Amino acid sequence: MQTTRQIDIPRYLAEFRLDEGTGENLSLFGDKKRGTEIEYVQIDDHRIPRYINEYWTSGQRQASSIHEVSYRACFKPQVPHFFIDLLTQEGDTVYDPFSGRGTTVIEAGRLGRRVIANDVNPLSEILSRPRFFIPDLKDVEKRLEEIPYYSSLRAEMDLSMFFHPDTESEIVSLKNYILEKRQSGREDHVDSWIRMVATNRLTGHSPGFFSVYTLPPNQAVSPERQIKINEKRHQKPEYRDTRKIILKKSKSLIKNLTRKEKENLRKAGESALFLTEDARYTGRIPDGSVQLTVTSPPFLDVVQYSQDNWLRCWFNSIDAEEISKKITMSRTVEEWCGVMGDVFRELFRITRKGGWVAFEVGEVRGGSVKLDEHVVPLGLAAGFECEGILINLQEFTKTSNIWGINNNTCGTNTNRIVMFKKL
DNA sequence: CCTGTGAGCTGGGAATCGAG
DNA sequence: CTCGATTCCCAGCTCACAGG
Repeated sequence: MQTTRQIDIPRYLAEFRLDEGTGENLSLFGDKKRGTEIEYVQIDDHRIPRYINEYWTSGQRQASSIHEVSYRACFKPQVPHFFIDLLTQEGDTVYDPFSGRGTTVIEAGRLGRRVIANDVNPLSEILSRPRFFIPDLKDVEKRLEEIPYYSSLRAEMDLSMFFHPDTESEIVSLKNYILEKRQSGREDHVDSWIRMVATNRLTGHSPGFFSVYTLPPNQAVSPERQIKINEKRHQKPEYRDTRKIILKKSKSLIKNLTRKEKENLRKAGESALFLTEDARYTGRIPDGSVQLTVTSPPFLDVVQYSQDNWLRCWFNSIDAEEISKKITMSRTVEEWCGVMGDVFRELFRITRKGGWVAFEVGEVRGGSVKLDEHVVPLGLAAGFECEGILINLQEFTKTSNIWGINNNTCGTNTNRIVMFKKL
């Protein structure tokens, strides 16, 4: 494998060069001092360039406030932003087949693109869709006052390790209200917004959440674990005013959205397609309709998404067990490639001529599995051209010491994005 | 003995932002 | 500037066991 510097970069990737040019891309991404390094990987009879630099760092993580909902394993908004900006124009359609909390489509909508989102877990739409229709805070406040609260209500399972009884009754009242509105078809944007915010305020480790101190909201805590945490910290759940918390978070979510961005989001939301399908079979998406796909699939079987979201699923009356049966969890790389090969065939069908796929994978199993190299042949087999692999190298400042994990030893320490083009 | 598999186990703190 | 709230900060690790 040879390594060269600053040569032979395709024009459309020119912005990745950090020693030249100006504009938003350069100010937002990349380390100018580091410079872009290029190496070539031989995959079958293809010589694929890898562009290596620090395109986005922890210091650059600040993005639009509208993204700030917690969800396990989602990429920074700067990742889709970069590709949307570079490879699409206003009005183009941007798609994410593994949409999760909706980072790609929200960012695309904010930037005036049309969007299609898919995720097998219905929680994804619940968290994404409401953020296309930004409500007036006064309406949120008014609605919160109108929702009936019954102090005697309790969850059907024991949640006393997380919530004060009065908080729990508020949560269950809200859960019941939303379910009833939804089932009767009378749910509006304000209801959906409140549900989205509440889903994100269930547990966390600050007073801005409904629960007693748990772990941060992107980490699942089981009731049994929470009992131990409570013992260790000598804590018991205090009352939390759910209405106040929902209103406060609502305010913070929309705090730096401009009028234009709200308008863009609304327009994108109105024409948006939200699917809850297996990413291999998305027949409702027309042939050749997508200009750009930015996505990050599940990496093998490392994260148990439905289990991770057990409480959020409960709050939204979703059967987490049912979902977990539908989620494809590939244990081996071969099995994973089989599934993703089909996903790529579907992506090829829906991608417009001249359109792109930016397919992000991280390293798993201590870097022993280089998923990016496995992805290249899958895209090629589906009919795409592989235009290169972008590697975001980052000195992570990870702070999780839960298992004695040190920075840059475990977890995902690089973003590896494989770029495909449909000629 | 080596490798793959699946069940079971693990639980805080540093960095950053922004309100005051 | 200070201080408190908040943050896509672990896509994990270990070990027993089966089968080659």
